[in-house]
Amino acid sequence: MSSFKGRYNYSVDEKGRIALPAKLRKNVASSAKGNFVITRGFEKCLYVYPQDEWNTLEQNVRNLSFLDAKQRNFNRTLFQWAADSQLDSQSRITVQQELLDYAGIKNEVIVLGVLDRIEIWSPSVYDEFQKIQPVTYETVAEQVFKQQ
Amino acid sequence: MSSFKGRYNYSVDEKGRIALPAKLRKNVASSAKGNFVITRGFEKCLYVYPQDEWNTLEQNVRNLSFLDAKQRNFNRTLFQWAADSQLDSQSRITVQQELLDYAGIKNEVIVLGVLDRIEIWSPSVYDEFQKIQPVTYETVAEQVFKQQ
DNA sequence: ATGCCGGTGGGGAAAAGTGGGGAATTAGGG
DNA sequence: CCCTAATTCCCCACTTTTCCCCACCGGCAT
Repeated sequence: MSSFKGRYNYSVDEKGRIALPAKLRKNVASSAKGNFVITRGFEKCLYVYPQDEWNTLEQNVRNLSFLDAKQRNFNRTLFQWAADSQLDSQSRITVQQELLDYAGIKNEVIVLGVLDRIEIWSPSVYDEFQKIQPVTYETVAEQVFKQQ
Repeated sequence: MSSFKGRYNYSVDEKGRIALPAKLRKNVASSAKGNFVITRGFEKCLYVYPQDEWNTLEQNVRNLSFLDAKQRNFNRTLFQWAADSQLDSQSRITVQQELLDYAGIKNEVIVLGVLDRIEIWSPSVYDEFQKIQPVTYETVAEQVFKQQ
């Protein structure tokens, strides 16, 4: 199981390529072999999952009933934004324009390691997002560190 | 086992041919080798299955209860309109006019990868369909990406 | 200083997507 | 039964996109 952490500033070139930080790459399971799945995040950002982590998520929806219209659309909605991606020889992923637009990404990004996934943010979008967060780090930290 | 994903805009030529996106083709089991089954979807769209996934589906259907009216109707829709289809040398499938009409398809289509099947939609029909769907990406993401 | 690693940029070959001509096959009518 | 019309399918051609590979730059460690 992956354990990504850290915050990194990276650039996006004209071909939509973004390098994955070396420190994050070292935490990718060898079984993933440079294969990632990139998709829309819950927030206005992108999620990048190593193949093995994505498979775990996928397993949870494989058994949804094909007979139920709502569940069919659940899968449709989930998978339409996801894209397979392979690292090139320079350890970059290519992100299609559609996804970049969704996250409001232009030339620069913030790359975050968040446990089992990697998040990619537009710097300005990320700043805005942090400002309007009702839950501050303090309140979360309170909860996490209280329990022992 | 297939894991189709992504959303693609493609064109339909005058002969009713639609190319299968390369990224989807890469997920087709080699055992299917260009053999597909295309049929009416339960929504106003078309379902395309690689041969191996279709076989799995048939197997599952055999085990469904005959007593359930919903399932009997399910079988009817799925099987009476199903047609075998092979990719041509340019990786296209030819779709008969009857099926194109059913889905309201003219010159352009949206191709969706949905785990074990591929869906083909008329762009305008798909827009309309999504407008009235209660399932948004947020609700889906909430369920799938929450950490346990 | 120098070699290596990590990040950035770009040119060119290969693949993918699109369109259409024409042969082969099938169907129908005389 | 044959001829013709329509449809299918095989192949060729053109354009766009992708991706593979090479090159450079800067910092860190040897």
